[in-house]
Amino acid sequence: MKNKATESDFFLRVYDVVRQIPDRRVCSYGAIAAHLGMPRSARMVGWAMNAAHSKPDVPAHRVVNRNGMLTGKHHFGGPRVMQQLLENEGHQIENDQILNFKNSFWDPSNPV
DNA sequence: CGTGTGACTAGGA
DNA sequence: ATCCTAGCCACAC
Repeated sequence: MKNKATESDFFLRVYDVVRQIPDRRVCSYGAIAAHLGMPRSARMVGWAMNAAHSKPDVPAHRVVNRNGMLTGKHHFGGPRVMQQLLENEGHQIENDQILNFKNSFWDPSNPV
């Protein structure tokens, strides 16, 4: 019998990875995509995040582009929500960009 | 079933 | 250093 997944497995995997992001840490789309075996499908990660919008367990606000810029802040129901959430976790943001992003970056394939 | 688009990334000028 | 182009996969129409 075939189970009809309400959502693609790819999306579910993305959610799973994002949920593994520890507190006070952030991740990039490319890192997640690479962890899923699709380093070139970073776009799809963002697209999955769009669906993750419905998943309170998925801290999409911890996922930013490789520049540490809050590219998807506009999709949180408010351009201020994402920044607010990140600052609430101890991140410093300026000009829509995470300060010391490199230091707060967390690699799913290399969770030191 | 074909086309278009997207919360990206890497490489070239 | 900045700016532009191409590639990529999945989903919606």
